Amino acid sequence: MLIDLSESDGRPIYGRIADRIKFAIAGEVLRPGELAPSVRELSKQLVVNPNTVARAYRDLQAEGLLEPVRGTGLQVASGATERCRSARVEFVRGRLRSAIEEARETGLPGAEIEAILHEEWGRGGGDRANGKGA
Amino acid sequence: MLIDLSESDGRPIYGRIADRIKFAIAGEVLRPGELAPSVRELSKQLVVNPNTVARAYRDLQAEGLLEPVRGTGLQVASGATERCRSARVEFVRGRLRSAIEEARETGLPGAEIEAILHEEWGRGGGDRANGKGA
Amino acid sequence: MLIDLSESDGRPIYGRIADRIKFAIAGEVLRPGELAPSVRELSKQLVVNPNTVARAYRDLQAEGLLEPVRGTGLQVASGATERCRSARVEFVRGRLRSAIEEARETGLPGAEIEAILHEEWGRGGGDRANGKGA
Amino acid sequence: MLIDLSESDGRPIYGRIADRIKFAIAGEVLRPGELAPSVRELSKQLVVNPNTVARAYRDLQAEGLLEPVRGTGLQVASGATERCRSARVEFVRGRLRSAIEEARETGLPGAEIEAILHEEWGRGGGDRANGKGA
DNA sequence: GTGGTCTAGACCACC
DNA sequence: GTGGTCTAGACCACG
Repeated sequence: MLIDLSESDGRPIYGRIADRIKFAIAGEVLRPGELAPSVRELSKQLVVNPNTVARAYRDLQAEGLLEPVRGTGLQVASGATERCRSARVEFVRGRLRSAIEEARETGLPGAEIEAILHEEWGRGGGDRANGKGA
Repeated sequence: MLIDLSESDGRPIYGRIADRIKFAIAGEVLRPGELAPSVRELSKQLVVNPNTVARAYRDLQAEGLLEPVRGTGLQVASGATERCRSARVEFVRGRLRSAIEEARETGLPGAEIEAILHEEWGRGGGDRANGKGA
Repeated sequence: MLIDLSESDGRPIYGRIADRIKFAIAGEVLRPGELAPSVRELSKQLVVNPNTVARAYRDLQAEGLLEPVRGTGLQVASGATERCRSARVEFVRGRLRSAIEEARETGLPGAEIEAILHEEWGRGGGDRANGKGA
Repeated sequence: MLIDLSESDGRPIYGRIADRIKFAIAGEVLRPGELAPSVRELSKQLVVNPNTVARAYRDLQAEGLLEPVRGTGLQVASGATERCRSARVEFVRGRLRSAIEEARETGLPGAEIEAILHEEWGRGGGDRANGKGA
């Protein structure tokens, strides 16, 4: 479970942590029944206050993706994999859609937007294999 | 000068207003020498606190895109058109880039991301003529 | 908006605060569109840390019962009244059901449980008018 | 001595185990002089950490309901039956009372609470004979 | 003025 | 060891 929190944009830290956990579940880095990294451990790894991690975990519990095992830790709920996968594509779709939408509201001609889109998608190798993730 | 502020995502209102003004300048809806809508008028139209509009205008002045005309209002500065145009493509590029970047960090396979990208670009007519805007 | 937090049983404070707000909405003490008491004000009234109130409010937002009005406060969402009312009867039903269930699992004869039930319901006037609440 | 720990609500496991033992004593499933199930056996049966059972037994000893017999196990103390019986009705009364109290604080009209009370008491046969238990 | 985020640290219950 | 609750206080963004 390696998590990198760089590329902060302004989203709260706890939200980004929660997202990372979701994506880890979607990618089966974390499987149902396994324990999520402990609050203390993860907070140390990320150099973040334990409360911040705890809040992320709390949100994940509220969504039913993690469930507490008393005195032991937080366990990935059964069925979480599928839910995280669909959440993941919705997340991606949402981001791309609103970016495109914003671009259009800008008034910039469609052809130019499309050109930028291709450039940016190309950056870093558009079709670089993204291993097994789904 | 019609502005629609819907689709709030969490960006501050004053920032979105400022953007709209910039895009209007880039699209020559507002030309150098013309007056920007008054704070009162715009705040009424947008159903927003006048302070909020004032702050947007303050930022635009700080960027040198609007300049005060004593006792009259704020006028679009000369040279604003070009600067807003380049700002516009940078804005668009930035949004698209970070959306794509985020999509990749998700772990979703590149092929799937690309598919979504095409779908979303297609929505609403990908190449719909975006009139004169550049 | 008077709230009394006495009768602590072990339930977390923030949860009890959230419940009180819900019941206030159910009883139309707080109506859709109105602002909930501010975090600072309520925390002062309850002699509780502001964060504790904030957490209660956060949970209520997650349930869609309160919604933020930027820079202004938290407003009761439309439709909250009905949702809180049904939540209220479910809350009451749940409590009573599990208390009864527990009583039975105790092995105590039904007749005795029923006797206690009558006694306890009678305490404080079983049918005391509970004003308008529904 | 069959114990079912389902219906966890948040009460600690060790507490629920202790309660079950008490009720078994009250119902004379376990009589003074008899041995309580061994920690190992019970922990295996309940799929619970042995420490958890041990703690329940520790509490029961502290209350004088179980007493150690060297090299043999824990036996039900004399006089435990009566004490468990009164503890049982107090337990039941306490639960019902606080559930009713909470229901009232909800603001739900008394008539509605009473209706729910009758429904829930009816569920499963309000007066089903609860065999010998008292 | 409003809420939101984050930090720091104490204390508790549970296993 | 685990998570959960609560406190205290700083700082920020928004209107």
